[in-house]
Amino acid sequence: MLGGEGESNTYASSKDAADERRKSPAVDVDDPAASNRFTEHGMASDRYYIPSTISKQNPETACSFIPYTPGGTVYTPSSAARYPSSLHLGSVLPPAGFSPSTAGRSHFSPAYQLGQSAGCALYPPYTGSGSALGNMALPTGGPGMRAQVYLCNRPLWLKFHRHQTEMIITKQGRRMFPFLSFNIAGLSVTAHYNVFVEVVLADPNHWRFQGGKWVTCGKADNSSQGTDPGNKVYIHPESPNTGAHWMRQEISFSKLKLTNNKGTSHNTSQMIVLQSLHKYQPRLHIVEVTEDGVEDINSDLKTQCFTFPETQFIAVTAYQNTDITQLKIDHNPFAKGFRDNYDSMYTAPEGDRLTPSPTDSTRAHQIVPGTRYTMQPIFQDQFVNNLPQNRFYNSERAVPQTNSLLSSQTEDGASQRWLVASMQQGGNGTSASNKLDLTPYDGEYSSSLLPYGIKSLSMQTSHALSYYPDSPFTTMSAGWGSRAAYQRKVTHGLPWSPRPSPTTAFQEDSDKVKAQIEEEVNGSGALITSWTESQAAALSLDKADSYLTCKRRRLSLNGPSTEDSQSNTKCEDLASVTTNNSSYSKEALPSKGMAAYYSFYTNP
DNA sequence: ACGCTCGCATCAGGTGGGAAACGG
DNA sequence: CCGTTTCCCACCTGATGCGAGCGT
Repeated sequence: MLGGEGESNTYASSKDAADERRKSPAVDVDDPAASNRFTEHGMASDRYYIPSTISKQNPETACSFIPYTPGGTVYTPSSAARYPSSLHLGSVLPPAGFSPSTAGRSHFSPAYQLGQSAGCALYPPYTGSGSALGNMALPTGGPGMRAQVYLCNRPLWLKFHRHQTEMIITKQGRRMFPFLSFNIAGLSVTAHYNVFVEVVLADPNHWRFQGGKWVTCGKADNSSQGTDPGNKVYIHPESPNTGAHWMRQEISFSKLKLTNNKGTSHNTSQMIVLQSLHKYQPRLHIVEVTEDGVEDINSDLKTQCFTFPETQFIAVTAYQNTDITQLKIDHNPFAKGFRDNYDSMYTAPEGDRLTPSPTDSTRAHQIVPGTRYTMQPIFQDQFVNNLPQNRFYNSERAVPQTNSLLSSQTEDGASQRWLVASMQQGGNGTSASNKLDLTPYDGEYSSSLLPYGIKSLSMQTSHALSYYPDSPFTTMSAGWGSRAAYQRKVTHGLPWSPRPSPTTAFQEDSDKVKAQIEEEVNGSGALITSWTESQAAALSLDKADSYLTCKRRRLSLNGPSTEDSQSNTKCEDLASVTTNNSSYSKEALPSKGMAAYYSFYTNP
């Protein structure tokens, strides 16, 4: 069944006093009562998220709520009761069975699987003025907690999203690419939190790649609507941990694996079970817990959920869209073996490259990773990158119409929502930002006149570092896992002034964390810094520093060693992490991606 | 002598492609 | 029959272990 209402009765029962405290996912505990929270208050608005907390919130936070439009959120079956606006954010947690070992055993009800959107704050990717903070999702957190989440590798996600992201699922599990990587701010530095990702159905349809585009093909299987036992949650292995810890650096979910093997009994903590040819939406959950990892459900405001529509994807067992395949090959280091002319592109002197860019002269300042900005491959890959805008904007091949969102999603409105989101916020955003949002590639590849492109660069920088967190090159953005190990080797000095990336406004650097700590220690309580202020700061810095960002990259190339610049601070400046690893530097060659793309499109 | 750094080799694991197998 | 899934392959990345070299 589609669950919603059917399950609501179960959830409607009042909370059991004995269940006031329940384990967080990370520590696990079966607590059926927890599910009660999901449908305590009937229906919610269809088109707007109006969390109950909004009335208690600072108006500025409340303003972050914008009209909800279809497509960017998880699917809520018509028959399913939408979770009430009054539903506390904490209700997004699965009702039970939440330990890493059992989380997969999905105790989620169908209602939870499909109808949880209302309890989850969905923010369009282009909030505010559509600047660097555009990919920051503001939570509906209460007075004591107002987390801000930033999708670090959003530019990359946007690239995939433009073509309708596909994720391979295998029996043994396949990593996501791009993977989810977040920066978090606004948490209490001393409080403990569990951070986990949940993947839910994005719509009720079964999808098929036909005629070069994704089309719906019947309804999603019932089993995928919540009755299957598959795990839908991946708990960050560092959970639980302090807010300071989570805010210190990027939170990477690079080891999250997707599988279609419901019966898998091993590695359930790393696996999320999905169904092929269904569309899914990852969501980030932040749950305040005790030091033991126990969540205090007395507070409705201690759980927050964040959804980034651009991370939506269709699970497949084999890639359908060649554009997606090429993007994966071009950006995923593990797929380098499939890149065309790899050797010639990466090892040959620029002048000797077999596939020189026809627009090298101009591209040098249109594409940051261009010839003048030899940068680490990892940055390049993750970042705005090497992909020539020509691929999408040359006269021969515009945005692929056969399979892009533009063509495939207009039918259901999904793409419309995605594309017009910024326009809906016209009040906050500038026309420029709207334009950029509507044409991500323009922004990413256009000249320095376009702040978004530069911003993306900075953002990507941070992301790039987090791509393979275990790598020494990931430095401060090192994801979970080897983060601690690597920290031994890095210094904490920042080579430059605060970066123009969202992180600047994100209060994410250590200094600010320290300040926040002091603030809290002093008893001032919640972090006062206004997000809007931060946003404004970021905006002001964006353009001003856009050129500097490129300049820094250049300097990093031949300048003094920047290894010292490596820092634990998340979203470290990309340029500061110049690698001396030849295997990477070869990728920094400007037309690598371009060559690959030209090859791809001109030599079918 | 001890500790540290660096370079190299090895191995585990991740990647997409392609063919074969499967199933409706 | 056709679409989907599974398996194997070659290629690549990244972690790890080991030994050599160097400085204290």
